[in-house]
Amino acid sequence: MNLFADIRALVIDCLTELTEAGVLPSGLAFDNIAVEPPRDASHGDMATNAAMVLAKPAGMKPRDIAQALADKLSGDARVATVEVAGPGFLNLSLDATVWAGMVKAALSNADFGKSTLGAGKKINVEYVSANPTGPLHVGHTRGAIFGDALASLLDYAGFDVTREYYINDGGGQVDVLARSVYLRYLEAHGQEVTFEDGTYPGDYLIDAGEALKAKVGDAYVGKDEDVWLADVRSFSTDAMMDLVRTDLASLGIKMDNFFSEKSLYGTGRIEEAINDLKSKDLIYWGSLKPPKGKLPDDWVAREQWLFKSTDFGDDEDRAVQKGDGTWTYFAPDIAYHFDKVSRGFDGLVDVFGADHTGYVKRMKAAVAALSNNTVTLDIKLAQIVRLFKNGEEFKMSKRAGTFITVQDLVDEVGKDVARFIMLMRKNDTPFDFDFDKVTEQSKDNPVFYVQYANARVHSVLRKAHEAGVDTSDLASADMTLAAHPAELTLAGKVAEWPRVVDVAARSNEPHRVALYLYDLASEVHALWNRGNDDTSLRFLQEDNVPASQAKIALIRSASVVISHGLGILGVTPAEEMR
RNA sequence: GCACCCGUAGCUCAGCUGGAUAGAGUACCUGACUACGAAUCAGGGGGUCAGAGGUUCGAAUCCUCUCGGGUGCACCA
Repeated sequence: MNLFADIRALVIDCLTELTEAGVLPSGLAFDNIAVEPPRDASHGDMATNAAMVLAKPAGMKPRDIAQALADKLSGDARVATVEVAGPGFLNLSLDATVWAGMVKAALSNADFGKSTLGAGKKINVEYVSANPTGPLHVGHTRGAIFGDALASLLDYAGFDVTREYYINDGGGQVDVLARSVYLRYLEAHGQEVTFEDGTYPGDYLIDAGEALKAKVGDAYVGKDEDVWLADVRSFSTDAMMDLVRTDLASLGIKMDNFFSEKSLYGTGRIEEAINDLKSKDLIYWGSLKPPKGKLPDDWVAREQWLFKSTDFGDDEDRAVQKGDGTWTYFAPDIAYHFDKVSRGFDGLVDVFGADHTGYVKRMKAAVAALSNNTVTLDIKLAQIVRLFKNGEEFKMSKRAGTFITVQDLVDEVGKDVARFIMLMRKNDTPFDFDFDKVTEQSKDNPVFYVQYANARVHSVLRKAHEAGVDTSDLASADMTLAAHPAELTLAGKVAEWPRVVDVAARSNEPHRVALYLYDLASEVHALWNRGNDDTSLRFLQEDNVPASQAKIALIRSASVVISHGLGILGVTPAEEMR
């Protein structure tokens, strides 16, 4: 169904025939041959670099190869014309029936664009994984939205995807959370409290304090920490995870699995993972060199258990156990990824915040070691989003209480806008998010641009219905009645969809889908406006039902693709904009 | 000091993993609503792709170095 892949296969077939005929020397590698949409429309529908790639290894002039290939290619029914251009490009234009076939495929096949790339392979996408110490704030949204769209994309590309959230409930900060909730609990009992020792003063814990009171009454009032800490900790993390789940839901995110870090402790699972590495001779007792540059004041040389991550491309070996004998944070991370590997995933994706850049190498090293290089781990970094309000950068601070929550964001701009804007950009480029512009709900919103294109198509469908034009079987329309160059341009854009899915999924880059949808919408709008000047390009042709059906089939195929694409991005494909 | 990410139009960002004359949006200028929805379209100006070398038929893209910005750098999660 991917036209570009089909034509590439055709090119390879022709080259193989040329090799068999002795025109080309045998043993040439065809891997680097590409068939792509040309940048310039005057260069036809597709271009291939085959002749230039093969010229050197074949010891021939590129244009000679190009000519021989051109002669072969022109024998195929799908190929209308072939031109040798520039240094040896082959520019192909395809027969109009090819485009008609793609339009019909989009209309009649609900799986148009779905790929077999994944072949049912199991992929685990871990994202968000924010500490369960409060509601999600805007800093989390980019990774959350990115990870979710990536998961959908991979699913669309034929992978068996699991969406997963790693709950960091094993470390010291959940103790801080528990103490903070305890203070709110005392407050609920009428006591004056002050938030010291780094405890969280945010209002969002008031409810948790009240809830704790409702649950245990005054049982913990005036008691020592060892009496209540464990219980309050689990009570608090549960409460925070409820908030997180609500926040995720408001962004349209539903996880398949929540994995608790705490579940790794005291169950032998960390030991199991570390022993696996030990058995591979990758854990040793030693000491690390002091960090270069400015030395921390309290640095002391120390012997500890180290993971030989330098064997897998890391810069330093990494400690798995602290000086006091307890595990470092890295140890449960290893165990967690060991668990993922054990669950039989063929590939893992971790979506990290930009502040975790430093852990990429060691995590990859760990997965490579644990899986004997059989499982790939791709780590995508969600870069910083700088917020602008009233023309000035808006700095968030938990302490000053000036942080914008996911809930604030969704209330202001809505889920669809938040998602689309974030997904327009590549995940690893920092970008500026102007709150005011997006809040205007007007021009500066690419989301509306895409949705509007879809709405316009549905408007035509409604008009067609009023005019008595049967649109129930558009796939059978006679597409020769919609073969104006401007119309074929749109058909060509629709035909690119499967390729976009393929490329985006291969590189784990859902933003390509968003950008493509914008382009596709642009073509829809352009063709629409052409109808203002040239009535023969209007979708509803008076007293000509077959022509109307063909033209409607064309734009309907575009809207079908828009729906699929927005579905992947988690954005609602509105049918009306009123 | 080391590692990773980044540097493309005034601004915000793409650039299909090495392809042809580097593109959108925004802003500025000009034009198109008696109209299938103008939240739209058509056109114009705007660039040393941070800089310098290198690899080759061909570089914004790959390699090296320099400059500039971000993030992270024993024991914290």
